Amino acid sequence: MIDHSGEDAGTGKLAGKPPRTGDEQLKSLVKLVKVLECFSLSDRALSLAEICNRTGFPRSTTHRLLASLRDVGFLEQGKERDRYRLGLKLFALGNTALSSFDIHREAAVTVNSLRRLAGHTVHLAMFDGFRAVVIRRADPTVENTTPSTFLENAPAHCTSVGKAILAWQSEEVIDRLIEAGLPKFTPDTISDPVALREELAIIRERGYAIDDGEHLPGLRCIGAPIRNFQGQVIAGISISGPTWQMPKENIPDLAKVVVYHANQITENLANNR
Amino acid sequence: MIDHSGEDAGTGKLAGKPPRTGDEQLKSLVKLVKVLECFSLSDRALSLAEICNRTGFPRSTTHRLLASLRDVGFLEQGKERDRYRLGLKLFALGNTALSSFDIHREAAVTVNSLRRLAGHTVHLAMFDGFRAVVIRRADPTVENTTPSTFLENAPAHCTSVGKAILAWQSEEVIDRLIEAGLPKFTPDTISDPVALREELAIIRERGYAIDDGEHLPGLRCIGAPIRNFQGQVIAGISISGPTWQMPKENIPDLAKVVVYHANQITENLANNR
DNA sequence: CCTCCCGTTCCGCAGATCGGAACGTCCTCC
DNA sequence: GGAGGACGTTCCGATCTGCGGAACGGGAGG
Repeated sequence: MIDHSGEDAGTGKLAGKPPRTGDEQLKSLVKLVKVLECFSLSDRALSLAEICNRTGFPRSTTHRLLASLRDVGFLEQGKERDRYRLGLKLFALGNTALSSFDIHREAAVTVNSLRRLAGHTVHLAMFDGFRAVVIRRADPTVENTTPSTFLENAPAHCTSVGKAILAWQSEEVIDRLIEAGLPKFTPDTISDPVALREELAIIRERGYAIDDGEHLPGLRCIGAPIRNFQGQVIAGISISGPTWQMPKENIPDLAKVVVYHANQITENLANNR
Repeated sequence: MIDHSGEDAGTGKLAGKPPRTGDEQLKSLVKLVKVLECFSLSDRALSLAEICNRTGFPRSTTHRLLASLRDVGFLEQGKERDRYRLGLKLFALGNTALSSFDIHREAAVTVNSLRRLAGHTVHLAMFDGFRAVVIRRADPTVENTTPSTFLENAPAHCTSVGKAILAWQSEEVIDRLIEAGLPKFTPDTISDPVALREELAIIRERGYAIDDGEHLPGLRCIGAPIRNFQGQVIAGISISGPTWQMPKENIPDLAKVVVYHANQITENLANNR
């Protein structure tokens, strides 16, 4: 049988609505993820009601989802009737995930080399379609290693790694990101779609991205793209420091160093696969 | 307080058969987690068939689970017909989880202080019921920071943090862990349940745990327990180094330092909540 | 004491999820 | 070069899971 039965051909037919999407299948998983995504650095502990509000799910449904997530260790709950937090198992899995990224290993040496050569904080980040997720970081001084140890994921439109990655993404990806909104973090954040596209064009031409206080005032960063073995830009590396430690006239030279190291990682990735 | 109404009493009412478990509810989530848990540091990329074998799920079911996990970003797939790996979103969530643990923040200073004072590598780990999940690490030298940067989760029965935590868990937890098996990593690994229970008794008496090459030959560690604000041991901290850098006669003195720092973290946790 | 809000539990219906079976493809082995 | 096998993918109907409205219980506040 085979079926051409349904096919969507363009005729548009009956087909009431068979979500031809191909998108996702497990409805419940989508809900679960939506629940997990309510949590963030600023919302570390949420109550049932709060999660209901954010997800729009009915109370009993949410309660069941939460209970299930708790039972598998994805969430934790203080006491009986206490708010929920992300659980340890999630961290453990995330960590295994991290270690399974080739780039995390291949970039180790290069990241340190860049830190030493540039004398600034180094960030290595991957792109998840919307944000730049930092997967490695090196600070210029030892003591500096802990201040904000846990890695963060930064918006793509206002950081140097983010823009460096974004500049080489497909139109489709860029559109989707723009539609999701370009929140303003500082007066200098590029929140206009047109301006952002122009900026990305400049970055493509220039080969690297600059963030001049667009995410955090007074912080200047230089970022360059990293490609996987198929040539797609999937990550970026950057150096960042206070504006006064990174004068404008140094940028071209520093950028050369950053780009060089980014390319080195790209090559590592190509050679080892 | 609250009701003794039903509780377990022994009356045992009707209770026909409805799996009163209270365990988990979302069957699909349990399956999903089982799939995710197929991955580990050594199995970083798995094919559909491999996952079928490990989980025992039929092929079509597994395929659907994998596709769904991929669609939400919990898994990634190289090309079309390539093996699966844990995805970036999992890492991002795990990271948010990490940052939401009070202990991760409260222990930051103490961990560094211990590193400086003891001159050895420091591990801070939490307990997930079976393993000690390392959530923070500090190395004595700068350059040392990268060798095995990503944090690991270690078996509880053969590491100093693990044993330090395990010693103060309920019989129930210990039983469960023993039943899960005590794999032997080195000739010195304690894999006999009776011997392990004796060791734990010694640890309780002594106040700290020693791992003398039980996980990795030639590696010696000293670990002490950390309690949450309710007094439960939920984490541990340890120092570790090559046997020759940590002679037996130094152990008592070093242990005092470790225990002191562990207690300091315990107090931090109590004070800030 | 009454009220409101929140978390929890219950239960019957509906539709999501399951998995056997068939299909296509890429191997390897003969 | 053809047969056979291993693997991934798709389909579809029966079944059982997960849904969510409604009711319950308890705690805070008035």
